[in-house]
Parts: sequence; structure tokens; C-alpha cells
Amino acid sequence: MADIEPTSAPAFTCGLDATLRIIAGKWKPLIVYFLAQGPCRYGELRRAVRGVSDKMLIQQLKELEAEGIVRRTDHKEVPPRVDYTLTPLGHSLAEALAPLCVWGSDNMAAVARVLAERETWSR
Amino acid sequence: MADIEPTSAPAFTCGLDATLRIIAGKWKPLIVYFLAQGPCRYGELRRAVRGVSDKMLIQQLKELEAEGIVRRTDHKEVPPRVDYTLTPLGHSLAEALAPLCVWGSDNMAAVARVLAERETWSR
DNA sequence: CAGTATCCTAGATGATACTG
DNA sequence: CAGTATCATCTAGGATACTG
Repeated sequence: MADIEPTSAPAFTCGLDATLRIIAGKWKPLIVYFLAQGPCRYGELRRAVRGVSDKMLIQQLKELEAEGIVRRTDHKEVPPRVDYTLTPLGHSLAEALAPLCVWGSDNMAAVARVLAERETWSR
Repeated sequence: MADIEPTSAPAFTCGLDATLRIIAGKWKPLIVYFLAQGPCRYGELRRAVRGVSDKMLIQQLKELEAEGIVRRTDHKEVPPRVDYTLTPLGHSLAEALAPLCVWGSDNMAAVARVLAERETWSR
């Protein structure tokens, strides 16, 4: 069969689909949302996003940078100092994420209950 | 506030974290968002959420049902007729998802470009 | 401090075939 | 039509150790 376009035209089913391809994963939304509160250094971010490993954090940051969501600034100092900021695009994404944050807060009890049940039948 | 359960106590870092634990995955947001446009039958949904397999669709629907996001109605007919609706909680979630949908539409070109680049360096 | 480099596993996803 | 049941795959994510 013939190869489809090199660019392949993902042809998103909708805007949500497109967004998900960017922020899918366990950490990206959290990183973006935390950075929305202001620029921050690597170590700070690492502490803020609880549970993330160096490997994952760096990997996600690089992707976000390539995606134009985050900007990395290396101050070329010793000891190293690097900070991360949202680009304007990143800020707009963070704003779009805000309602999910609110929803989670509003329904935190329900969410916790659901997760507890999942534990139950996976044991 | 005090800990409720000493055992699991997920202790979300924020509302966004909580939300993500519910809708993580490739399909759930799309399912919820499509159902927001009205109740629909299994087959319809299957066609709407492009690329999903029976296995995944059913699995995600069951989880969403257990989570109180979706309601399943079996009309007990032959041939089978089953439809799926959002619960009020589901609707509120869909509303929280809407901005992501808009963001994706607004930035679809940028997103497509990013995905194309990913293809490039993964080959 | 801010990363790299390996190795490894669980769980998420996919393909295919079958059924009431 | 609306699912189940298996098997195969894949890759996101985690553990650990090391470095400029």
C-alpha cells in the first residue's frame, strides 16, 4: 500500500485530541501548571512536582521546550543555575488547564473514593 | 484537615493531580467530551472516537461508569441496544475539558508541527 | 546543582477471534 | 449490536548509579 503523506496529517478528531497529544503523560500538566505560578529553577520544580524522577522531569521539560511551551534559561554559572519559564503559548495552555484543577479540587473527595475502590479490586 | 485514611491517602498535590488520576489515558477525555454532545449508543461512540478498539472502549466506559462519570442504560432489547450518558458529574468534567478543546483548535497548526518533528527524530 | 546514562518492569494499548 | 476473551506488544515510567 502506498505511503501516506510524510507529514501524515494526523487529522485530529477535534481540538481536544490535538491538545492531548501535547500534554499526554503523567507529568506534563503538572509541570505546566506549576510553572504558571512563576519561573523556577530545576531543583525547585523537582521538589514541587512530587514523585517525579530526574529522568522524567528532564525528559518532559525537553519535550515541552521543543513544543514551545517552556523556555529554558541557563545562566552559565558555577554551580549551575538554570530556570524554566512558560512561554506565552505555555501560559495559554496553563489557563486552559485551570478548570481541571478546579474540578479536581471540587470533587477531590469523590476522586479519592474512586481511587480507593480501584485499589480494592486490584488486590 | 486531618488524614481520613491512614492506609492509602493519595494526598494529591493539587486539584489538577486529582483530575488527572481520573481521566488519565488516551481515550477517556475523548469519550467524555463526545458524550457531552448528547447520549449515544455503543456503536456510535465507537465510530466517533476514531481508532479505539472494542476492548479499550468497553474498558474505559466501565471505569468511567464506576467513577460516576457515565451512566450505562441497557434497553434489554434484541438486538441489543445500550446507550451511554454523562452523569451530572460527567457534565461538569466535560465543561472543565472544554478549554483544552478550544486551546487545541486555536493551536492546531503548532501542534501538528510539533508532532511532525517528533516523527522526524524518532525515525 | 543540574543534569546523563543504563537497565528493567508494569500496565496501558493493540490485533484478532469469538458470542448471546 | 454490543460486547468477551486471548495473546502480543510497546513504551511510559521507575530505580539506580554516575558526572561536569
